[in-house]
Amino acid sequence: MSLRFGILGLLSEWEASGYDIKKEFDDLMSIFWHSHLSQIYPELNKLEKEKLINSKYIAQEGKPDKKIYTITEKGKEELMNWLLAPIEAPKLKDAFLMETFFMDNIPVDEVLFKLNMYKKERTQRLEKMKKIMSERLKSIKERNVMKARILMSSVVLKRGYEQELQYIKWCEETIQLVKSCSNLWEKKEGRSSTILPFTNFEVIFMRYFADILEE
Amino acid sequence: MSLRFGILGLLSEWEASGYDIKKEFDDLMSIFWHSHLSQIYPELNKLEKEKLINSKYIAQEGKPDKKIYTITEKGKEELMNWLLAPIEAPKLKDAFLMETFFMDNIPVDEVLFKLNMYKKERTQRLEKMKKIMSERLKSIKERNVMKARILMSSVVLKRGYEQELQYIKWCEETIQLVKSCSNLWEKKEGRSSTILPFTNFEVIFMRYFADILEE
DNA sequence: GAGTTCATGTAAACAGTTACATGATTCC
DNA sequence: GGAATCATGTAACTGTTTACATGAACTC
Repeated sequence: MSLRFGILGLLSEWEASGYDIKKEFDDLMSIFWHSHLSQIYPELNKLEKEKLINSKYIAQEGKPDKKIYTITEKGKEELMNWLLAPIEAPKLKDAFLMETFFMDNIPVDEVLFKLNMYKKERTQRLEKMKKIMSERLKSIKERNVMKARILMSSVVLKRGYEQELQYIKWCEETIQLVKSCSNLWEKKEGRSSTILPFTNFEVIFMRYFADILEE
Repeated sequence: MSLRFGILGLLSEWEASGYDIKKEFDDLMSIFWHSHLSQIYPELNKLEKEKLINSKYIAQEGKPDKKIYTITEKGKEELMNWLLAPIEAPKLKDAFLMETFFMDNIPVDEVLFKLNMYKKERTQRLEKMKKIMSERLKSIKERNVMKARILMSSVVLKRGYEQELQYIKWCEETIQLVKSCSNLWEKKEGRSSTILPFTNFEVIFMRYFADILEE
């Protein structure tokens, strides 16, 4: 149900076309959501039928016509009700963590390769966010204004930034741990996995989990 | 597509019923995935039709019969191919961050209330993970064994733990920032939001973003 | 007697992705 | 000439959630 509120939220600040909305989703909002044009356009039509938004056609030079949407009072109410409703339990989905969970099934070299690739992927996301953040800060300073909307979008950006930074750090630490435990992947005839006394790993393992264990 | 691999991954280690699988999803795997029984049962039937898993009925005393599934060689191959395939771009969805992004639309008291509620929610998740982690560590020590599977599930658990910890810290820091900027929510007749010179916020804002800005 | 756990499912609705369709303009 | 950007959509498929259905046993 969040897509409709993502659209209503955007239109509560600016008027925009479906194409503009998609760009916002791909840019700043990519920290917490993503969507396809083929989902956005039907949703906009649905919202208009429900009288939560209005549309008008704008002719452009050298570009196709645009269908610009604006939020209605009913739409603003709908958005407010959503924002004032009790919080929902977070529903996490992270396909890479699921993969990682089962990586005892592939050779340790492949595990290390995958962790490295994922670290790169997350580093790219971090770089993108750095760029967005510095651009925004520059614009805030230049225009010398502060609004609640700017504040809230900035705190979300910070959360996204932190998340990438910490995921990268986790990749690095996990790569080190897997490297130092790589003999667990050795296959001895018939046995699908090596079982070794824990004592061999105690120091390394306990160091990796030090922050969880202290208390 | 990840549900099928979550199931295959679990069955690569133990045999289990749909009900058992659901419990695993709600327990350790809740860090990265969640699913309903009404999705798991049809998926199991699909996997059996594709000969990736086999089933047998087990009679139990005082409890209903169980349909126990085991993975086939073809199933193991399918799992391996997934694990060896190139990584996919992470597709993040975080409804709470989306809400936060648009919270300039509700009174600042409500913003603080929501951030506090969410902090509580995440704290509960953290406590649950602490419990799981300490139980697992106890069991590892007692049985005195280490396997690649135990290692990989532990690193995923650590990631989940870190994520909760950092989300809670973000909630706390954001609550403080919003409190010190609460006058941005003041409504003056007609105006939907207050616009103030940035200079008033420079110190607070820059302190909050210090870690991003240093470089 | 009511609620929870165990156990397996179906049906309908909703959400999300991929493929297809069209067509102009701008950039290399 | 080909690729990318601008612009709006439909159709088919896949994935996910909610509601419905059944029934035994155990706990408070």
